[in-house]
Amino acid sequence: MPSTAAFAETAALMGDPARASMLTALMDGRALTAGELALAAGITPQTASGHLGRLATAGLLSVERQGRHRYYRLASPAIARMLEGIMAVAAGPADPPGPVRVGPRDHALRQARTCYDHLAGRLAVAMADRMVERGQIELSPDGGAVTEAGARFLQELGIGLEPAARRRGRVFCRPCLDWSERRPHIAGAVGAALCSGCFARGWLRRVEGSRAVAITPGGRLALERAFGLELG
Amino acid sequence: MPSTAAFAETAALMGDPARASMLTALMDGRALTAGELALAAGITPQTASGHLGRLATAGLLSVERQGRHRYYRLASPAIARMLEGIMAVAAGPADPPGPVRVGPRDHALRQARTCYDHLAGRLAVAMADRMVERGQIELSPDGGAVTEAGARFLQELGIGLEPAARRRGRVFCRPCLDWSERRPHIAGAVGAALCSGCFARGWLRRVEGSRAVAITPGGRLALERAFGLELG
DNA sequence: CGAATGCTTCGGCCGGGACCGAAACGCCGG
DNA sequence: CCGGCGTTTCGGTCCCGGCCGAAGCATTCG
Repeated sequence: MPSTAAFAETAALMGDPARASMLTALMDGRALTAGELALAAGITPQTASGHLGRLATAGLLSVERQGRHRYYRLASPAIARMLEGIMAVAAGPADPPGPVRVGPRDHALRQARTCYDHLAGRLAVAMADRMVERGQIELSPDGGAVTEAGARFLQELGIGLEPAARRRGRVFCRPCLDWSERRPHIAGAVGAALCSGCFARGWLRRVEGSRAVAITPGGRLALERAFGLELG
Repeated sequence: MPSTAAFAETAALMGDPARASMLTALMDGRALTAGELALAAGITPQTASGHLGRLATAGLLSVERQGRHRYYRLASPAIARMLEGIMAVAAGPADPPGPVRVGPRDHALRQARTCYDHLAGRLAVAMADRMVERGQIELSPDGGAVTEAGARFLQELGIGLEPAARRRGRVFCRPCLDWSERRPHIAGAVGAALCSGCFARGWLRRVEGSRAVAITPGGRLALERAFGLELG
């Protein structure tokens, strides 16, 4: 067995509120400095340093020195998937017992954000829905795949899927449960390609100091046109 | 957000060694009594009772009273997927720094066992490999699916996939990283159907007091024939 | 009906670890 | 070369939570 000890150690590492805050703050896939993470967790820098050191030696985070800053990021997609899995459970099966109090910042987050290497929020769920409706992708709780029509669609958009994914058989994608919408959006290689494509075309840009992403004016037109959406 | 507090609480719940032992003991999908779980965790019944109560109220476990016993099981497939995710990380990317000491019991576990609702171990990985070779399923890190040939194969075996899975488009399956083989085996609805099918036909049976499953003499012949395996 | 079994509740002990203040270390700017 | 800033290390305090012994309920059996 992976010695239940290792399991417990990993889980305990995520079980501290301060460390949990840092990890979820990193779930958008960016690299943040130790100071930013301390702020996000609401603790002093020296305490944060200790936590970050432990997370890094455990292999959950990777460090990158740049000048006098130290940038931390999730060490691998496997880490992100693990965090996703916990969030799906922690959100609870019947979370919405009424419209939760949401501030304006929360509103932006629910509209569109990144989830490690792909998109999430209302926008991402709507994109997934439309692609399913149009027969461009198929989604099920167990997995999903791009259809021929979907492959053409992505090619027209200029969103290339790396040949490694296309080599053997069909291009699979992974459903990822959106915590704000409680419905699946597109993750995996396809989700990552869609996300980076939207940024590369200037359709989306990151909001300073937040995990949210904003839809640019041009991006709004392009997304509405490409995906047949009506973005409020 | 699912308030990082909920995230931390869930993770902390799994982060205690005793609770981690109980959860991994339940990963084979069976329901165990409080006493059995106490034994598995190496703690006294009264301590275990406290832990189990907390896990149940948190929604990770479900309880079922039966006479003077109390049977605990994982509350949902989502819980199992979450645990899988942590195990994949906790096992580490470079776990095999040499052939680990394995006892005879460990050997049986590595040969064949259940992983919540599907099969794992050398047997399950070999089955997945052969089905991929034969073009019966396609697998990638992001997902997988049953091909037409695979659907025929399963039908010939008499392993029916519930119509719900077949209704819309293709039947997807989910790859699950095997902790002993470090390679994927088949999970999801397809994996669950394969597993229950093997038990129903008497090809496999559970080993008393262990998560391992044994291949029956008849099952060995049937599996070798159906999947083209050579079971040592 | 009383004894044995499985499980839970209560009370008290004790250790691990999270936290911060103070101070040292590297890096950049003037 | 020296002062500011981001980060880490050290030391000490304090509290949360896991653990068990003893006792209390429920259920089954003799």
